[in-house]
Amino acid sequence: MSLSAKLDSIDLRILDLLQQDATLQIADIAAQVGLSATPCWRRIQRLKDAGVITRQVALLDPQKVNVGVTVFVSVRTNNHTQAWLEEFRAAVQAIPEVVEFYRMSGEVDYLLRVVVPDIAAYDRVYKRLIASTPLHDVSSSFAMEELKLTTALPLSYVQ
Amino acid sequence: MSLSAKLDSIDLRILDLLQQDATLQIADIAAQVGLSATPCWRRIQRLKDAGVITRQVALLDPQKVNVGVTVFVSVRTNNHTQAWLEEFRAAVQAIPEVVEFYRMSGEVDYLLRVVVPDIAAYDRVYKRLIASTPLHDVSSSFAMEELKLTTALPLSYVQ
DNA sequence: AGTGAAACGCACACCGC
DNA sequence: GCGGTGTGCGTTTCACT
Repeated sequence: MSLSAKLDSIDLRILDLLQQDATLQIADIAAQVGLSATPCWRRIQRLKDAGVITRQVALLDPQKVNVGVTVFVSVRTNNHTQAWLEEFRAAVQAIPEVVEFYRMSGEVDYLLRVVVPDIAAYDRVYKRLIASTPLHDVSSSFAMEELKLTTALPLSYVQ
Repeated sequence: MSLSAKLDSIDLRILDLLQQDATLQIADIAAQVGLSATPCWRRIQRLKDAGVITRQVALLDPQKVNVGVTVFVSVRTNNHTQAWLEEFRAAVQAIPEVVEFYRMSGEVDYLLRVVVPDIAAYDRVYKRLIASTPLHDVSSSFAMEELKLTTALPLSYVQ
């Protein structure tokens, strides 16, 4: 967890590969970036220790686990107190159907991405939401089609 | 890639673990779900073959790769033709800063999540967006705080 | 910082239940 | 279907450049 050292272009290529597929063998990665296994392994360790690579996870097919419907929920409040936020935050974070949750600038105060099997299930999440804390306005938009969804961050801005 | 067989509660516990940490050793997972290594390994293989587990990726710290700013972009079009959609889709999918991209119901036609280092960088993405295809209306909302962001899907709806 | 080889440990196959 | 034992292979270490 040392302070982030600078990343060179080989580090970026390694990160790019691991963002796409973390099951790649070190020897394969090494070959693709023009290194042998040992220095490649050391670089990956360094990236983990520095906290650049935070975790390694399995991604599931939403359809196969029956959460093929994505809903974006815009929330406005008229209670802008610390206590209210803490209560709302805790309640929302505990809802597993909420996979993203942001405090926003502008018109909307909070934006949530919720995944559910169908509209009926969304309605139950909605009721759980409005039961948690007093909300001034809640507006739901359904995603009709998922055109892009990636965990890979762009690497062009790395210092 | 066989047709998805039913998943029992042990499969769900395995998926739950792998969604959190795909570096877990099979022996550890097996112990946690009350199995020995071999049947646990076979279940994981089955889940991969069935397409329930789609991939295994490394997640990076957005701050560490200098994309700490998240922007949601709402797009409206007045050109609802197939040709326009194809052009827009291809243009947006090619922008690496766009990490999510949905066609929506309701007021907004498309919703994008964009990650960038700062507002100036967002402006360049914005200009690239409006240069790609004619858009009727584009509205940007900045995330002030990321309260929850997970790749782990809820497993309570699995048939 | 990189290379090559050696040692270790785990994923994976085979077999029996 | 589950469990145990083994073996090959990939990861990780070490000695050296």
